[in-house]
Amino acid sequence: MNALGDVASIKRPSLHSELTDRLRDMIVEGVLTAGEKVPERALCEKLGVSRTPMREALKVLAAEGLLTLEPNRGARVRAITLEDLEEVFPLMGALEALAGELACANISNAQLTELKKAHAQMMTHYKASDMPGYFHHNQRIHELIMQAADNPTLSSMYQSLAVRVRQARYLANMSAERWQQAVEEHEEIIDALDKRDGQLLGTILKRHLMNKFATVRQWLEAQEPSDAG
Amino acid sequence: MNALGDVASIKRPSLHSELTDRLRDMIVEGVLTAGEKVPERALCEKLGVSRTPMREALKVLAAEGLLTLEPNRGARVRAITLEDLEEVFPLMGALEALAGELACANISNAQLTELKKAHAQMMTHYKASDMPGYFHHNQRIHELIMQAADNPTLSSMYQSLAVRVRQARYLANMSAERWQQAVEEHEEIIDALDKRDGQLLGTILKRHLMNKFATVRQWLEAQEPSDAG
DNA sequence: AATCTGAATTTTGAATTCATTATTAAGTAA
DNA sequence: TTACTTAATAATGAATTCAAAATTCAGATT
Repeated sequence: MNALGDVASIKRPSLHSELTDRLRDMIVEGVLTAGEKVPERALCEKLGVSRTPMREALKVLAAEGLLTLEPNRGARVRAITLEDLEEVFPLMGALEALAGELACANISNAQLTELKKAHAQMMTHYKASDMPGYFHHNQRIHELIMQAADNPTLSSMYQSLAVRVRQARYLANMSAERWQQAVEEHEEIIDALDKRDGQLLGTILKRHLMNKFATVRQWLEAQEPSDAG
Repeated sequence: MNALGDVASIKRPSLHSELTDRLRDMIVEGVLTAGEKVPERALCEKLGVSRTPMREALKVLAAEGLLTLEPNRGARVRAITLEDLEEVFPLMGALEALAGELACANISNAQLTELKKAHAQMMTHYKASDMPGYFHHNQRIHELIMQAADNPTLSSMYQSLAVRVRQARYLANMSAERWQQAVEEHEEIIDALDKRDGQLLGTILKRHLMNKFATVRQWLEAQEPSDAG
């Protein structure tokens, strides 16, 4: 027995897991743009690692759906298409609805208080027409709901979907009307949580997301005008 | 332009992807049992590959949640606990419900016919008290619904969850009463599909799965009697 | 000039090698 | 005998090396 207390062990995440996170960020942030080929060696040099951990990371990201691997032809950043969004949004809706139900069943008063605080802060940014600030607290609210749902598997699945559409979500600017609608939906969300009405919250969250989808869809259709030949 | 028609290109899947599938099967089939350490080198020798592709496969399976990686301590087959099931089943329920809704919206007459055929075959095995045969067609029905939903992302997410609980699902034997109940639920499923009532089908599928969960839970609780200290 | 062929280069796939960390075993002291 | 220390062994993490496939580029032919 030594004299040290319960000291936190030195966490040294393996190189490949750090790389995975790093690359995921690079994709989400658009450093690696959609459709672009990922040159292994160049990336390795830039990040100062060898190809072994790099390739491990690429495999994982491909499994997550962020990359596609073409045998003997390397990795490519998966471009988000309208079809992808049509697959992903209903799924996210189902997961958010479930999160809402579980959150209502499990949420503590402290967590609810925190949620209300985040909501109030978000409203401040809304009134100041500060879109980035609004987005930040918006995201935090949804994270808190997911946290209250207390289901790590659900959370990580949701996260992996969210990553895939994040770019599109941020790039698609909301109209004033849409923004107001979103805010109203958020007030409904808080109300439902207050009442611990899981069914209701689930329905609202699903609708909330589908409205977001409509916005993103419009934006995407404007971006890539009809590939139909 | 050459004289050859649209010949299918020779597909040569990379070693690591074959390995990933192979290892996944080994875990599902119980060749690698839960909680067991995965000795890299021994596995490599047994399968005749080097450590590089093996490690890539392990990373992917860890990302899927089938393995846990302990830094510098290798991989371990993730043991299914009651807590895991309590996380996974509601999730699967939400995904199946969504699949049901989408299937009702998209299913073709041909697909519906095939589903009814599978249902009839399943019933034959039920009446013959042939549990493996029943299971086989049961699984096929759920696959056909997922297929009719026509959402690859949903399908692959569902699959990765199903893999994690497959062992438990098969090992947990149904009582005669539970079996009869399951069969009745399946008739409701076909009815709902026939009516293209997505809401109803979603509800039934969710309930169906939660009943399955109750069976599995009983079995698991019998297996690992109270770890509470 | 344009297209096709084939060699040179580059890039990816996989095995091997080296370094570091964990585990085991042996030896010593209490 | 038991517990602790330290050396030996084995396993994992990561870089390097080798092999195979794809791409590029130069030259030849029409």
